[in-house]
Amino acid sequence: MVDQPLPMPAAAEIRLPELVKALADQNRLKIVMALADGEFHHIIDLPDLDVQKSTQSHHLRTLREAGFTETYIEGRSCRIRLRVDTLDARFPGFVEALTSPAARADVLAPALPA
Amino acid sequence: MVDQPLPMPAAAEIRLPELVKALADQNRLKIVMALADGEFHHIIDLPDLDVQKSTQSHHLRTLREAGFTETYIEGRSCRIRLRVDTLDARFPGFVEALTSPAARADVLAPALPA
DNA sequence: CCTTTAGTTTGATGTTCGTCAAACAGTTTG
DNA sequence: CAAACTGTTTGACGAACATCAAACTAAAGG
Repeated sequence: MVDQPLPMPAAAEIRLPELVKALADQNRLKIVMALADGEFHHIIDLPDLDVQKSTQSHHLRTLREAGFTETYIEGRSCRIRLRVDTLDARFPGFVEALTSPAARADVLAPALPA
Repeated sequence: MVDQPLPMPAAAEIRLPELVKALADQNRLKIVMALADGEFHHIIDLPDLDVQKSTQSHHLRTLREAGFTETYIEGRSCRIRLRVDTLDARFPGFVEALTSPAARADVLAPALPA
């Protein structure tokens, strides 16, 4: 049987102030970029944030409660994805702009250079 | 003679993390919505934020230093506008999505209802 | 069972940040 | 010059928040 998603706001309950507050952290911004493709990801595969797992858990909860992500428990692991369609319907163009090449490059840039 | 703009980052120096951090405040989000048309506004005409003038000055500085706004001193007043073209060139679609009708409605909504 | 594994929750800590009040700076007007 | 006006800066305070460590929950494996 398929699991229930963890608690998250319905489409109509998603608020822009909460979304931008959730983005106001480098690590959460990196997570969003990593989820930009809209596909499910195992959280173990997310980029290394160099924080304790309790902190990462906190960030993932913040993103979920803001409405960015959808999380399913699968055994003792999790699947997570960006709610691309929901977010685009609620705030057209927002996620697209946020995960555009220019945006991704800017957020991930400091980590890449040699 | 025309005044110099107050210090602000050049287009290439504008960073997405700084932009979203600047948005992570209800009052600054309201200011951005009020400037959505891209035209110059006198700061005296901005929506009432119910904060002291020193606080408003702080918010305007935060927006300017993040790269959102351009400010010119004019006598003992100021003209300010969103750097729409610069921002759109740097992060295509971001400002448009941020100031879309859905976004404006969501940010301004709690203030409007009877 | 016991252990390991994956993630969450709780409590504590230090920092960031929004806010105000007061002092300050520059402009306009009397 | 003096007074009024518009906005900035500084310093202090409290709330919000990112972080960690430790305890906890639940699922797999031996």
